[in-house]
Amino acid sequence: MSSKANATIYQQYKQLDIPSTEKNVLAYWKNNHVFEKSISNREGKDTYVFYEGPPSANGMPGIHHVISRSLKDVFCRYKTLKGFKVERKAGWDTHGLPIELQVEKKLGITKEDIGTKISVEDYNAACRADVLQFKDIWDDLTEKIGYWVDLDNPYITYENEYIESVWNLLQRLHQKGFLYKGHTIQPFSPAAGTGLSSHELNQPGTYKDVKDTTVVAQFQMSTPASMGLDHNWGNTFFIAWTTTPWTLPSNTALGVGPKIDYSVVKTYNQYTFEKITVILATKLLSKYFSEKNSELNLADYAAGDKQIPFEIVKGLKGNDLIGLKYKQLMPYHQPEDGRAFEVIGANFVTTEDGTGIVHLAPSFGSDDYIAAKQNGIGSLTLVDKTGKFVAGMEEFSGLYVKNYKDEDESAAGYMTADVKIAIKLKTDNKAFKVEKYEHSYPHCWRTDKPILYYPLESWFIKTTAVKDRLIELNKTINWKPASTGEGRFGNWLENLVDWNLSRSRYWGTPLPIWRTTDGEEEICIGSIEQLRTEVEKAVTAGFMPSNTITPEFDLHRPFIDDVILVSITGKPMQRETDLIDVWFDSGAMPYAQLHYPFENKEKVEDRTNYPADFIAEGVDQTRGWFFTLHAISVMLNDSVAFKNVMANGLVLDKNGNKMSKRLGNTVDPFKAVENYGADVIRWYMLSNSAPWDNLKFDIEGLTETQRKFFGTLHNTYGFYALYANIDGFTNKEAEVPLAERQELDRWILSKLNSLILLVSEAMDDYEPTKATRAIQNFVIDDLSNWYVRLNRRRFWKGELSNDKIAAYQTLHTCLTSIAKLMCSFSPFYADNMYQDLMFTDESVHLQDFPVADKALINIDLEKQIEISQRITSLILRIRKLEGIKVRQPLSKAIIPALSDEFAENLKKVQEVIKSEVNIKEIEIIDKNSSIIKKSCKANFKVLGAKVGKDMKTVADEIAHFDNELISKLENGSSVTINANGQDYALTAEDIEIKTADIPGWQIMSDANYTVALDLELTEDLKTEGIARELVNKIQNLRKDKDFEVTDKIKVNLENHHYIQNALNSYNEYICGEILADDLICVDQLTGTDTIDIDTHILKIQLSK
RNA sequence: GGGCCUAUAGCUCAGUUGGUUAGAGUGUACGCCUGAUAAGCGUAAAGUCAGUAGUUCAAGUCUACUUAGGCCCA
Repeated sequence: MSSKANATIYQQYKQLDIPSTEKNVLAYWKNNHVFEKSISNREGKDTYVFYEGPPSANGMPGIHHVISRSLKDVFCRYKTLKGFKVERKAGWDTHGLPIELQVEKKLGITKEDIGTKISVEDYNAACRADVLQFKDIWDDLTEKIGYWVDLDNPYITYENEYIESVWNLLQRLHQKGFLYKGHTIQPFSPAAGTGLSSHELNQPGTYKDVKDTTVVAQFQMSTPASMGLDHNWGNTFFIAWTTTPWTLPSNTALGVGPKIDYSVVKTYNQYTFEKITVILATKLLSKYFSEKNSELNLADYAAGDKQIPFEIVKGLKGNDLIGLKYKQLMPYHQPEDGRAFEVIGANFVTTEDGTGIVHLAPSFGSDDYIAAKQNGIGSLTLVDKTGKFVAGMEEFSGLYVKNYKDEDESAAGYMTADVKIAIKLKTDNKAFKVEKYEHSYPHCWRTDKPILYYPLESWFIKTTAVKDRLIELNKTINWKPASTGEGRFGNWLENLVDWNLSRSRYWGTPLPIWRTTDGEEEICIGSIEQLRTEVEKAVTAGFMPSNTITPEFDLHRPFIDDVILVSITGKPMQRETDLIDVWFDSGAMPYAQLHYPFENKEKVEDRTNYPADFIAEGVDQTRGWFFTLHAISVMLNDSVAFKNVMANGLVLDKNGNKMSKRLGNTVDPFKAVENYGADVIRWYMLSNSAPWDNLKFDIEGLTETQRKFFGTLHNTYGFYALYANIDGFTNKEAEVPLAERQELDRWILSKLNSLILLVSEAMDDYEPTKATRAIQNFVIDDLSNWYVRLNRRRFWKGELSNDKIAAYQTLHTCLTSIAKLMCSFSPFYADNMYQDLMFTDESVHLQDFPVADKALINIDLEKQIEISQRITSLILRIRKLEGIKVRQPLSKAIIPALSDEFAENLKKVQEVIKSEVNIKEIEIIDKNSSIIKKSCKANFKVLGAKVGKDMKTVADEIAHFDNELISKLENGSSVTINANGQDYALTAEDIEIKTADIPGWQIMSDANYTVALDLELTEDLKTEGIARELVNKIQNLRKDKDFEVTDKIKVNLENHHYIQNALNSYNEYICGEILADDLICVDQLTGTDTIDIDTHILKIQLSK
């Protein structure tokens, strides 16, 4: 971008080329360090704290990154203009499973191979090398889309300093007692003796269809009488279905759906023939009791009958069952970690299959475990890690729950554990139904044996300890949209479980906990210095040969695993081998990006860089980054981590489908920027739909934005530049006082200031879409299509008069203000236009946001202009209907004024209307004139409260009111009407006057206004029309001949009777318009040019 | 299975505390304008407000259920 500081004329552009403008502006920003200045020039001002959610640079950025990054940028720029100091540090998320998987794929290895085919050291080195491979491409895109963020000093989660801060946080959590080792239910392969990740579980072929023995078991209610459920028909049982009968001895609770309907049924057990009363979901009755048996009499049943009678005796809600106790089904062991044998409410219970009552074995099901935890229910783990029942279970002890020992299943007498349990339950009158059932069940991908869900050791953060505080503080966060905070996030907090921190992986932040083998002693390390000191002790104790902890020591595995520490009692301590959840890495960024507390202590503790004022990420981060930020902050500082958060939606293709490489419907962000420009993309994305709604990305939409918004703006600027240059106007003149400016000047300035208010409010409310749409409407409708269009003449007619200066100044003010208003959204074009307009090299991004001058806002004036626009539109409609072109003057329009206020307003804008639609006179008819025939309708809003039910009758009546009645109301009297025997006294406020007909005239009406047009064409009018036609055609000819706008011309015209009168009467007017010195009529003309005046062909000659 | 979001013209979207002709832009058709001109303006046609039921004098708007799409969680 060449220097504009010394320009004396406005830069004029041949055409709009946003991509090349952007390249220039980008270079200008770089060379002049504009981003850095935008921060340094706010030194000492209040900070507006922004956090960058770290993306992972192990893949290419997509178009969806453009929207999320633009969104962040918009608010940071806006707040900068508003006077805040806004620092933005880039960040990179570098740990985690996706990176490991990518590396494994690249190296052609699996997790199995780590430690054998490839060392942990080499493996991690490969991860480190891979994880930032696309960083340069990301940086490039970030710059090209105008996202201002400090890319030179990013925080990177794998760096030692970052990890050290993370460790410090963990240590503080540990000190507060929030870190503990517990269990979580995970897929486990007894055959392989190892846990499986969900990724391993998703390998093809792991799920197989198997036929298992399933049992509907009977759990005997302890005290049916207490609930009035004692029906004197055997014992009362809850019945629950399971596809894993081997978990039944470990049952500790039953789950019901609180809202589900249940029935109590008297019947007989089909195996023991005993009387029983059972409870199950009403919806599933038909599954167990056939319709035809409902005819049978309970008393007629004989032991062994195939058809079993039943009788429904009662219905109740799941809620009524919650809290009831039952007798343990298979009482071998007792749980010690909570209550047991109780009915609890569980939202995962359905009536799709089973009985609507779910058997819960917390050790063998994740749902079960969580539900049990939330309800204080204990657990039984009666299967060991090799897959067999534990001791103390009578005949079942030592039995493998699945065939893990390759026993011959076809051998005589072979029975699975499930079958043996089913038989036992049948015998004991505890099985309601036993059957084979085919279902899909996961198997270990290595051993092909069924997996079990099993409690495995894991480190947890006790988030539930601060659950209430998390919920409370969440309510102080401004969520956009609010529903994400209340609904998605709020519900998640309501159902909070402890945060499982452990990951059994290689590439990630190691858990800094060392333990003695017996688990009696442990230490959580919180800094590299502390680690060094502890290692020193270990060296002394003889557990470590030397102190390896130097500043260069890599804190990752495998090196950290080699570190052995010494306990207080002198025992060796090994590191817990787990890594931590990568979400902890990113949730730690408010502190770790500053290397807190080792550096920048004050930034966090003085709250100058914490908590964030604003963060924004995809809605998929709700339970990810948004949660981890919130949780860590609340647990350690009892504070929110962010005050405002925007959860943006997805970018879909134009048909609303998800973008994916597979479907080939992705949009290349680089190509889009190259072809359309980041400004256009940013504007399109933000103005098209609210950020939290999904965006249907359509290239057509970019074209539209480019043409409509930027094209119009560019044209408006071009118009200004063209005439300002001709007149030598450079905005140095003294400002023309408002009072001396024309009505339209004051109007557009009023609109502009209203716009400034609106944009500020919308942005302060985090509503960028409202802001962009308002700016767009102003530029297109108000500024270009009304102000400039109606004022064109002022710019090109005559010398640089005071009025002309006023017009230039007004337009200049509008354009520079627009540059400031829009520069947060489309930073390139706005900056370029601003500098062009101001003859400056100082960026618009270093300016202050415009402050609305409320004194300039004139609502009455805005209303008046709106009237003129509406009336103009009506008159154009009549012209169109009657086929009279606008160039043909007409004598008169008649406009009834139904109120004095309207008459006043109309008078003020009649000149505008007259020139716009080419009529000579506007006649305003007073509301009391007898010429007008009025009609009215009910004012429903007002009448609703008054007449209620009789609205219909009253409204009909009002619709038939005549002039007399309406006038009566208008003059303050009341009119009484009767509806359905009820009298109502109506006043003026109860009706709305709808139309005003003028009998005998051609009229046109919209909702509020009526216009009649005098269509009579007098000779004078016709002549003037011809004169204007001549002007128009000659002007076109000038253009065709490429004459300059300022060229004076000579005109020779062949005599023609059709134009004779016009030439005589309007010679001066015509010459003035076409800048002709002479207009000479001759009898014969040999020239070649002709013009067509109302189908009359005339020969004409033009020369300079 | 649960939570949340979305559904209004061919397309992209507005639509206030419920109030009576449901609006813009775009596209289409027709026309106008012409010293902003590879622009600009106007008019018209185009709607089962996803569906069903309910509340109400009155529902695009409130309630319930359903359908479709999406996100997160299981």
